[in-house]
Amino acid sequence: MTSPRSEFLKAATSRGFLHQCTDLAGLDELAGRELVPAYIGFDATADSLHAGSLVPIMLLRLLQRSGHKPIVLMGGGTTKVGDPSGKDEQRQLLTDEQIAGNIAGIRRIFEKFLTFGDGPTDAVMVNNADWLDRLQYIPFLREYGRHFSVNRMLGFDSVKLRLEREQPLSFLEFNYMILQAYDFVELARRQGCRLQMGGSDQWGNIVSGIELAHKVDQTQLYGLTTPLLTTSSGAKMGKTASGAVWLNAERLSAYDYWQYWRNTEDADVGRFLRLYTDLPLAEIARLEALRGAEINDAKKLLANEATALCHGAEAAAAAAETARRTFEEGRIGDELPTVEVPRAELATGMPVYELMRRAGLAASNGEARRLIKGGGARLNDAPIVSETALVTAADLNAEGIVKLSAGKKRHALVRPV
RNA sequence: GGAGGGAUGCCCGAGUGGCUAAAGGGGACGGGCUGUAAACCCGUUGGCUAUGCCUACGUAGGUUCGAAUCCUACUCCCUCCA
Repeated sequence: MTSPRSEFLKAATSRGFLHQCTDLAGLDELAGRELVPAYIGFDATADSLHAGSLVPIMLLRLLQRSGHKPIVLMGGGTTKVGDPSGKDEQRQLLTDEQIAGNIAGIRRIFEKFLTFGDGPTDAVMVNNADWLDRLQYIPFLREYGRHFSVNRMLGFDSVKLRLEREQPLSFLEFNYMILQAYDFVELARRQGCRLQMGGSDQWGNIVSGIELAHKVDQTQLYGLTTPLLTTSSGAKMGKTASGAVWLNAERLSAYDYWQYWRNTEDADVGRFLRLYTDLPLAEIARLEALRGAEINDAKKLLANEATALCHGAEAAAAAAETARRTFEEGRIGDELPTVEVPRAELATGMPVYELMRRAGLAASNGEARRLIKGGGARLNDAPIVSETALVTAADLNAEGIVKLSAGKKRHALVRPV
């Protein structure tokens, strides 16, 4: 088809969100004509989302900015079943209380990215437990189950891959697809939802929902998927050394979040700016054309923008300032992780490895010692030579604190109390 | 129900009585080169109150001076047959 004309699809396409669409022309026509309520589903398996979910989140944001209505579907019901996509192992089952807590945590994240309310383009959050919990087995099977062909379901990647790898797939998980399909039907009925979006691994589930709605309600729904992102060197998005790149400050500080984006590979800067910031495309084109060390400016902007969206402009500025002082001036930034140590313990002298462990720079004393032995540990920017060196009150700097470093990027402050 | 195969460190995977905290690879971390990038090269990669001690090869016992390796039972997975 020719390039999209609706504002939403134009932006989604040019910013790199579009992977597949069930009917691009039809959806373009619809989005150009009327306000489209669209949803993305999120599992409630943790009390936060991580950077891997950021593409769908930003897509909902883009949808809202384009004048449509985002629906955030929390999988309070489906989380009890477990999505088999992309996993070899059955997910551990959560209790209702855990799920409710997780949904509350996730809502706080969405409130940063979307405007919620009662207006026509205000975002709403719904929970599929509201309808799934009440389903009656036999009536559901008779009304909806008869529309699903097991033969076809076996062919969907989520199921097929698991079977091909000879991994077990329980009947419970096998039902996930059916429930997600039914979600779409329910949202179409309840919210007038016309479009489901999601990662490319959701394609089969999305198509199932569209087909089901067509069969039971004769409605025309649309589906759209986003590409599965990896970094240019092939790593999965949203993972770092210390684990996932969480979107809430309790699990990952704004400073570490800022650093995650600051360390983007050169080759990814343009792509990430388009996906993870609201910057105009023209400016992004200019930024990604920067070469050599200059592209660091683009990375800082990416980090600032992405952090501001997730943690607020103030936190982003503080993180940027700490990074500037720490890396560009070799000084100490306020936002560096800090551990407090009783003065009494310092008075007698404490092994550096012990302090490094407490500061989170090493997972165990042994790891800290290896780090020292390998020449990667520094105390107040001076290399630590002895594995058993002690830190005492004499090591406090003018500001009364001690700076510990593991490698060039990971720093922590020790503050006596 | 029957016959066979398998379970090893974060992951994959070698190892069939001592030289094994356990090859190799991946990942991760550190060093070098740089630009807080990638690629590449080098090193490290169970824990501890640390020239020693403890824990570890699905689980529980046993044989042995000594077991990831042999024996017994159990659990789980896979393949084939019924």
